[in-house]
Amino acid sequence: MDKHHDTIMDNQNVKDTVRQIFTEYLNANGHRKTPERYAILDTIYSMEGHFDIDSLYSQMADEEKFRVSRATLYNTIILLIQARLVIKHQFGTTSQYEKSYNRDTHHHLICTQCGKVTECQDAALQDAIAHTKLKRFSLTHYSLYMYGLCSKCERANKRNRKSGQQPPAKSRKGENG
Amino acid sequence: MDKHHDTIMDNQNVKDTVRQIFTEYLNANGHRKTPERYAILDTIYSMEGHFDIDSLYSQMADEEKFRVSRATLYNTIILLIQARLVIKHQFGTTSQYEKSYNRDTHHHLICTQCGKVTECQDAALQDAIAHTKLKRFSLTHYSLYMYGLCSKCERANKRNRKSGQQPPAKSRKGENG
DNA sequence: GTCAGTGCAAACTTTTTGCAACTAC
DNA sequence: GTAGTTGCAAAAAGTTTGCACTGAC
Repeated sequence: MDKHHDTIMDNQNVKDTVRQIFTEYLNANGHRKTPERYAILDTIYSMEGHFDIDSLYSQMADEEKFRVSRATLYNTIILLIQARLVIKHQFGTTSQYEKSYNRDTHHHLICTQCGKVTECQDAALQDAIAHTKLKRFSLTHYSLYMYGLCSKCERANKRNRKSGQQPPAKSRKGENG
Repeated sequence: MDKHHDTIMDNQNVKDTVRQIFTEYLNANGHRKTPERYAILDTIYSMEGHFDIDSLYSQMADEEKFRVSRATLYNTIILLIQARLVIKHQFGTTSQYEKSYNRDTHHHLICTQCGKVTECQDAALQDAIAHTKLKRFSLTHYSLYMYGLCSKCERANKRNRKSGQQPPAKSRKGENG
């Protein structure tokens, strides 16, 4: 295993491994190993950051990979979540997903004004969360969403306040604020 | 201000205060002070825990309070969020809300099997999050969702594993995981 | 009196479901 | 061969929008 940047395994290695994990999961649960399922897994592990069903759909429709229906995407994503290969988020109205195998734990900074989502790492924080003692609950994973203003929006607001204008309109997505 | 249980102000005091905060917010932003808006605020601050638009709608339709349309609920909730009197969550597909004024900070334990949401307090954890240094971001609030199995589901699973059965079907809502 | 706010219903978006055709096993 | 999967299209669920009416200012 060679190490470059913050990636522990290289990309192909990860893809092979998750394929194997998925196969084991499918076997263990009596599901069929269809080409659609592997194509979806592969596409997801080729994508960076967050994605929603629609972008996954177009990604698969556009590329050399074969096309699958939205229904199949929804079905397969559920399996992948259960196999712990994908994490689901709900930043706004649309469900967002991201690959979870071999990824560093990270938190999400969500700008309540423009909706931009940034990832953030903090070892101390991760430790604090992982070591929190929970009564009557066995933790498998968690999501920390931190809301506020990104530097860009904050600067824009300061400018506008000086000139007495209203802040810009809010974006539709990710406005949990 | 008298203090009992974990409530700092008594209920009527809180309601009066948030009413005042809302009034100031409406004035400051050139919005009208309609009876609907105050009725919604009042109902929300009479409810415990989380609620969605639908339960708020029936709550207002059923009770002595006057009825408001769903459209108005959606509109008003946005104002209340901006006034920092309500927090929005997205556990599952439906948006969940909760009053935020004078409430202790708390985290959410979400059972990935039955969808049950429990609140949880942990001062050390709150501190760790609040004191995390964020680059280029000014934090206003955060949500920590912890996924796993509630003790009930975990016990049920153990029983079923012994007898070789499948775990029960998952609930529709709150299945991020 | 005016225009922001309301109620209603229609539109829209995202996700789920029913069913016929297909295919992994 | 058969039951799990897929694709499609229709339905459902949640939220937003257009418009005529109302009422806060």
